[in-house]
Amino acid sequence: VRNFSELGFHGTSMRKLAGDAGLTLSNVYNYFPSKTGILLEVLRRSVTDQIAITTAAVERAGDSLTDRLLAGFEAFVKYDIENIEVCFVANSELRYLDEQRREQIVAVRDEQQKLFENLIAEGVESGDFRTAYPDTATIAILTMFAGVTVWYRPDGPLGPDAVAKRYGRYAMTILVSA
Amino acid sequence: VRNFSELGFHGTSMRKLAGDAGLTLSNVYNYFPSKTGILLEVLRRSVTDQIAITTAAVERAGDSLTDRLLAGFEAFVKYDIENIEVCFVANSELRYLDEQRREQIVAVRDEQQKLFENLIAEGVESGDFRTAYPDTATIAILTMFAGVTVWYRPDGPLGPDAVAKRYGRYAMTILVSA
Amino acid sequence: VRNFSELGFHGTSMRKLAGDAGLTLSNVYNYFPSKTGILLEVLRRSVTDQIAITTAAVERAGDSLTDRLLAGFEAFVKYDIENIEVCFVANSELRYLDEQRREQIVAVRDEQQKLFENLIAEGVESGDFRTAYPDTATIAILTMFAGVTVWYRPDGPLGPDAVAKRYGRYAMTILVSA
Amino acid sequence: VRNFSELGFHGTSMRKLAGDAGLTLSNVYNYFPSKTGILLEVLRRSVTDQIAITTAAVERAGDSLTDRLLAGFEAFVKYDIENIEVCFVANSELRYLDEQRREQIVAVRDEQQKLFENLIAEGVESGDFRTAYPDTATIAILTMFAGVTVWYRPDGPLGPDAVAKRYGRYAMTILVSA
DNA sequence: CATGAATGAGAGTTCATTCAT
DNA sequence: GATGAATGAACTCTCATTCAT
Repeated sequence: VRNFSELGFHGTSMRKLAGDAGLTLSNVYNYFPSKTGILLEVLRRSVTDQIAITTAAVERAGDSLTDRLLAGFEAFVKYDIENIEVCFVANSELRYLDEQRREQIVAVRDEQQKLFENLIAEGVESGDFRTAYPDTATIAILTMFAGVTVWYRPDGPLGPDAVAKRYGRYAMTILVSA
Repeated sequence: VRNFSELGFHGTSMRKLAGDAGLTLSNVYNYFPSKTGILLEVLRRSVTDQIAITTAAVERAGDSLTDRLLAGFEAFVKYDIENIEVCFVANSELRYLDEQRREQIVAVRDEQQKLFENLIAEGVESGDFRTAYPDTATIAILTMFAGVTVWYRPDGPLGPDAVAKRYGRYAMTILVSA
Repeated sequence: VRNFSELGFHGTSMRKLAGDAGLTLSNVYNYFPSKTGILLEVLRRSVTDQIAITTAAVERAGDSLTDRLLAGFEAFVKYDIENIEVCFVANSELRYLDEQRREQIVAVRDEQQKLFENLIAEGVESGDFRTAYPDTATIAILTMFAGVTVWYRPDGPLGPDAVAKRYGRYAMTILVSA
Repeated sequence: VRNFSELGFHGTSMRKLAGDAGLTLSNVYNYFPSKTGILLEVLRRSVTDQIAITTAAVERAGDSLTDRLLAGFEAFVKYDIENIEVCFVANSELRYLDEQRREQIVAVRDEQQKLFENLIAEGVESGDFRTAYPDTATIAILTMFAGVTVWYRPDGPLGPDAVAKRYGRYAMTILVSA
């Protein structure tokens, strides 16, 4: 993960990756079928974990729509930060999977997005939210969230929770009044 | 640019790049010193163009702080969309420049960010904006903007102006009330 | 070695070198880190072998200073002839090693030269030798020896021992009376 | 010449060579037909100059055979030193000329060698020299002379004349008594 | 006499992957 | 589960040379 994150998928060599993991080059192939296979595995885990955690947070939250959505937002952002390397890779290297494998991941992502879209749609219908263009707002919010993996530094002044809270607020503000 | 955008810097070969440009491989080296040199040139142009356009938009706008900032936001997003490939590359491949060259680009980027930061700081002081954490808000907004290069498709329903307008509104909302 | 000797270091391609060795090009890199690395290995072996053999010859010789030095000279020249290709390369291609690696070799060479210098200095002091300028004589002798790798042909009329004997005599003559 | 001397023929690129000479790459081809052509020209000049100078020195010297040979030796060595770069190239890069061109140079060299061989033969016949193997002695002497281009440094303690004198003495000693 | 653009071949090196053991 | 040897394709880049102007 670290290699993919720092060097990119194509910039990472199996030799270096193996060496960093304390394995022989050839031995890696006893665990993964190919370089792409490693990337797939990395992405699959992160993406399924994130959706599980986000969904759980939503369900754990109270009945209020706002509370549920906010809980989802915060959990999502928090996951991005606490797994920053893997999430950065998930965002930036997904496109290097071949189509077949990519779609496996995209399907899960779409599900994740659907979770938020549904809650937002509900809120729009109920009048809780006043966004003029829910679709644009959703995607703007989600890419804003993803952006956290680009700038966040663990040794910075803010912890995962603080950032998650602020980001959740930004997202809600957009939904409520833009 | 297209090659870098679709295949990534490391996934792009000089041979393919040359072929797509209608040049011989070796002839490319009469115009660029290296593969990295090409990337540098691409990023330099896009980054200086964008800052020029954004600055011009701010200056062209009225006296009101809100108008100026909004004009800057919209110009920024519009540039991202109208030069989506180059801006996508600028966001995703910057890290593959060696440190020396990367800093050339980062310096310009920082300047760009400073432009917005200053206006926002002004607004916070004047009371126009009520963001609790201007720094976090700024970076959230800018990465949200950058995210447009990831999802926007030219053959989609929205034109550059429409998206820019919505995104500008999202950003202002955050600044005003979050 | 043959390639370096006939074509020179820069005139030798890894492809040809690999082919002549019955190896795949890429497989060569499983045994040597680089082209320069091969040259280094070649030079290192020859230079350490030669110093070992020369030193051994000196030690095996009788007590007389003249005998010891002569034995060293003859062993040195004989090694040059019996390993003519490798010694020719050692003389002519050493300069194509990068400074760091070159100094590894030069250090051994200097040691070799020191062996002779010390014996000569002893002889000068004892009055056995009457060279006016021992330093110049030493270097003249050593480069004369090295020159053998340029003209000697294995299919010529003289064997290694014959040449070594003559060369040893030339060297001693210089030391004794010039 | 400097390029060939420092980098070797194959290590020298026409681009660098042209640049160092203050010429455009393509313009070099208005003066020389090819890279090899440059080397040929360099070698031709040095080799004919040296033979001319050596021959002149021999003729200028007195009637005594010893004087004539010594004068030739000294002139030869002096030329090597005063044109050290070109002579070093002549010694080390000759073999990179194609056979046809190489023979042009070798022919002149042989002539040069013949000059010395004849004088030595004369001396052997007259009893002035007592070398047992004139041929070996000649070649040993000539390669000893050539060796000067390897170790001599212009900023060292000895001038061309001093070295030439010593080397002449070494050579005569060999001829007289070895 | 001088130039810049162009080219095909080839340089050294690294790649992901395979395979017998 | 682990290894070292091996491979063919591909990599970026440089080469000497040519050519029209």
